[in-house]
Amino acid sequence: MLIIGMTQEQFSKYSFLLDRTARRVKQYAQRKFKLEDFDITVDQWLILKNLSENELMSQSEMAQILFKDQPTLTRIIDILTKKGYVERVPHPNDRRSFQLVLTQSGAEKVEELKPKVSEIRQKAWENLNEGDFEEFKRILNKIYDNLE
Amino acid sequence: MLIIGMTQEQFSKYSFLLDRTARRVKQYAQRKFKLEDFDITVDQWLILKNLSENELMSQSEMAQILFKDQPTLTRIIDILTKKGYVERVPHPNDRRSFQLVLTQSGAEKVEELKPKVSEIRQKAWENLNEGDFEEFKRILNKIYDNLE
DNA sequence: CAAATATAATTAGTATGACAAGTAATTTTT
DNA sequence: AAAAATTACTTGTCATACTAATTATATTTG
Repeated sequence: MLIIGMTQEQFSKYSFLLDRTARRVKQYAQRKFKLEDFDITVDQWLILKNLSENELMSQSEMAQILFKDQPTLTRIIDILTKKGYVERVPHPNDRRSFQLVLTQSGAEKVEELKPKVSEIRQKAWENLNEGDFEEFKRILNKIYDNLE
Repeated sequence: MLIIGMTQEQFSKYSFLLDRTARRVKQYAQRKFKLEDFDITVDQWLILKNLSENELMSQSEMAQILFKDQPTLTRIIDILTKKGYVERVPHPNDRRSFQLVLTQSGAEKVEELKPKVSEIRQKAWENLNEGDFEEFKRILNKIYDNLE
């Protein structure tokens, strides 16, 4: 479908801006994480937070929820396990699978970081309003759905 | 600044959607690149295209334009050099620096791929209009500027 | 001008992302 | 129930991102 009044050239820019902004958002948060000695990465945080809301998830369920692939999940879980925040518990009915649980230390980490992460995330939305947020979500989701 | 009527929790979702969409956009293009045997990655393409529009750029200039860091640039240029699409020419006045130029083969590659890439990029915008595009750019750029 | 500082590029290390292939276990098919 | 297909997870490889440190060269300062 051709978009009237817009050359393909201008049009291709969205991917550049999208990539650039996504990288900066992650980089900004990661620097804060480091500065405040959170001891985890942004992606590791996502997993911890999701686990705190929904324990006993398998790795593949977690991968689905986070839209990450399984090898990536495996490796992040490896790291979180080494750091002592997560444990792999054998699944009672399926010996291929693990259930992920937060350790005590992991649960404490989540409680400690939750408000701090929210605060970091908020910075991006200065001078933008709720309508912008809705528009942004709508367009992002539309793009996402358009690509398979 | 607090956004009225929106909990921090909902609000934090933007980073997730942004990351997810950016990854899918890149992945979608990369699969097409592979399927059609383009022989380069999406990021390598960005550099070739920019070089075709502006030769004799140094690596640090290219890094600035693409908002990538220097080590990343160095490595991508290494790969493009091995593939024979780009050459490092010593800078006439500054022996620390190189000027990047497209080889004949690189220039041909750009001409060959330019329309194909535009077509691939367009897919994301089905059922979205020019107004959406402007909104999207505005919000992305605002977020970008908000984070330093 | 010499010393201090800054810049361009590289190298090294770690994390993530994508893809392919492999293993073990489970489910489906016949 | 045995064979075939599927699923869960892992391993390996390559590319990119970010950080820190290094080297060589330029620029600035005292």
